[in-house]
Amino acid sequence: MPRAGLTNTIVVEAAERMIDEPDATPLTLAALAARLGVRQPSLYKHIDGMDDLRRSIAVRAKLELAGVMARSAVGKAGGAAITSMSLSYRKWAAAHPGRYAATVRAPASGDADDEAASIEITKVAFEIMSSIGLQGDDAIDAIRALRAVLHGFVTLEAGGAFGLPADIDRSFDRLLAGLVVGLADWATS
Amino acid sequence: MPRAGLTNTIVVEAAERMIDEPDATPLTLAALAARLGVRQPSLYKHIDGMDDLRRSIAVRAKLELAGVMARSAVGKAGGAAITSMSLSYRKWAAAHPGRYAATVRAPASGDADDEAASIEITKVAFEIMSSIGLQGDDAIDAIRALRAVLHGFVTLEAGGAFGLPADIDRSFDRLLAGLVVGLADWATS
DNA sequence: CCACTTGAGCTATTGACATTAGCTAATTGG
DNA sequence: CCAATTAGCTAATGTCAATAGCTCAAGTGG
Repeated sequence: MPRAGLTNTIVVEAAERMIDEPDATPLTLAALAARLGVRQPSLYKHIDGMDDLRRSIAVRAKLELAGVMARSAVGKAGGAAITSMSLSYRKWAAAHPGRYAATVRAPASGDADDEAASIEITKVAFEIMSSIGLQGDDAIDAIRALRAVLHGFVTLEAGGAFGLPADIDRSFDRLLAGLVVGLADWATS
Repeated sequence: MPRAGLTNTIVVEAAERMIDEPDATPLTLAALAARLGVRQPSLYKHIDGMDDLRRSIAVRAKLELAGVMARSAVGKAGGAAITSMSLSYRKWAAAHPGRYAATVRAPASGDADDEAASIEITKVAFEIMSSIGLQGDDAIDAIRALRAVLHGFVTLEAGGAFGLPADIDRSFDRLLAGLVVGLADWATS
């Protein structure tokens, strides 16, 4: 029995790669084990079952998305920050469909790490909103609007719901432009 | 063996009720059969397996959502139509989470009924957009924007992603108001 | 360098679920 | 009232997650 040399990180990252593949089938431990050259029950030495695996993927994905958002807004403020962040958000989601879907999963109540990762995303959004002068409940409304727009667009795009023959990039750019104007307007009222 | 008297419609409707329950567990034929007082394999006399059941639910849900949207816009035009339709959309989605999720599933290519049901929703949206003077590619962009906003908001709300303590209704109303203004502005440029 | 401990990976098993095959009896139509 | 249909059944197969218990590979202390 030569050892495969797995670790928690190796297993989780392999799962991430699987769910991000273009024509990914639903994630199964059987398929994951096969890919790692190991029998299915052996995975339990490194993860605590399917739920734990999904949770790990979600926490990591949330932190990564928050990082992508934050980096895209470095040195920018106001509408430019929102635009740049939105473009990065959509790009990352398109490149990592499986992980993106995981970012939407609400944390189990009491799961501190998952909750912290979720808040990380909100924090980045808050900072961007404050750079256009929105605070308090106004900022919350704006963040919800921004998330709804981005999540909705990205999800529908990934699901193939935009069947009509028209340029999707253009639709996104126009939506984004409208959103930026709307939020800016919002800040001055 | 007294007969249970099932039909395709009875089975599908029971499944719809199950997935719309507040704390619905994932749909299984086992649970569905139990609820109908029948053994699991008996369901195959009325449906063609799990995929067929899901497809039926999706087609019916799309048609119902299209109807809800259309009825809410009767006798209205422009911003009022968009607002009314959006409120109904959100309300229906909240009341029927399982069916709503089914409306997003893209049709299998070549499935005429499912494709027709999907287009039904788009058609209603097109008519509303034309009532504010948007046509062609502009209308497509506007429809995508509207769907993204509504779908994103509704999905995040259902998923419990709006954890912050602020009134969700208010956030939706403001987002909607901004959207209406944005689209109207769009129509005149 | 060797005994010892640890634990990675294995086989075997159970239980949930979808699906298919084939039987039986309730229903229906002539 | 008989014959054809078919709703619902039991039995069996295959996939997958999960648990129990074994074994040997790999490090560690002496």
